[in-house]
Amino acid sequence: MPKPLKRSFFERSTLKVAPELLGKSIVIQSKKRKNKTGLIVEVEAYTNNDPACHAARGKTPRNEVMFGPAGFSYVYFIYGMYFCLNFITEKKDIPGAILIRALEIPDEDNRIASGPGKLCRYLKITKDHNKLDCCNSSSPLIVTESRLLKNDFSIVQSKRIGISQGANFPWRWYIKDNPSVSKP
DNA sequence: GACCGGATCCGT
DNA sequence: CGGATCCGGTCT
Repeated sequence: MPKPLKRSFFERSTLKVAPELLGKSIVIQSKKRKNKTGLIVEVEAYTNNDPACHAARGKTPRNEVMFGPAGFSYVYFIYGMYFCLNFITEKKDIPGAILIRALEIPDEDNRIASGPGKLCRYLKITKDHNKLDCCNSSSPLIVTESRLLKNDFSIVQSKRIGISQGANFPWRWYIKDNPSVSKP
């Protein structure tokens, strides 16, 4: 059984945690089916006092989990057909989240999870995966260390994609030259 | 109760 | 570059 990253990993500054998620593994655990894994190759940070953050205007039913403890999932529905997956950072009551933008999937086409909507489609992540405690080893959704990618990659930092407010913050990180990044 | 735009993706 | 497709947030 894979060992999830500890809450203390997530319970830090969003801007520190985000690039450190690169190279980690997302694992979808199921008793009935074989586990599915994907390597995180692209992320974006959304922080407190960030106009692009869903929590920018305070707590609502949708973003409530962002005000809770770190290490939980935040999954939301967008454009009438896609879901996006985030992990919550920072201490309780301080909103912060990291959008997972692309995964490299072992033994699959490079582009099968090369975007936030595509990776949820591939992993069948829906609103049912919202508010899961990903630090609990029995959670259907966890993040683990990975042996597949070690430290032999370089990280590129750039502006975030697809937003208008806060568009100038350079809070997107991805693995250089990785073929599964959303916009290569 | 209505309106509107969105942390996207795909085909043209 | 436009269309798909629908929910949450905001205003009335």
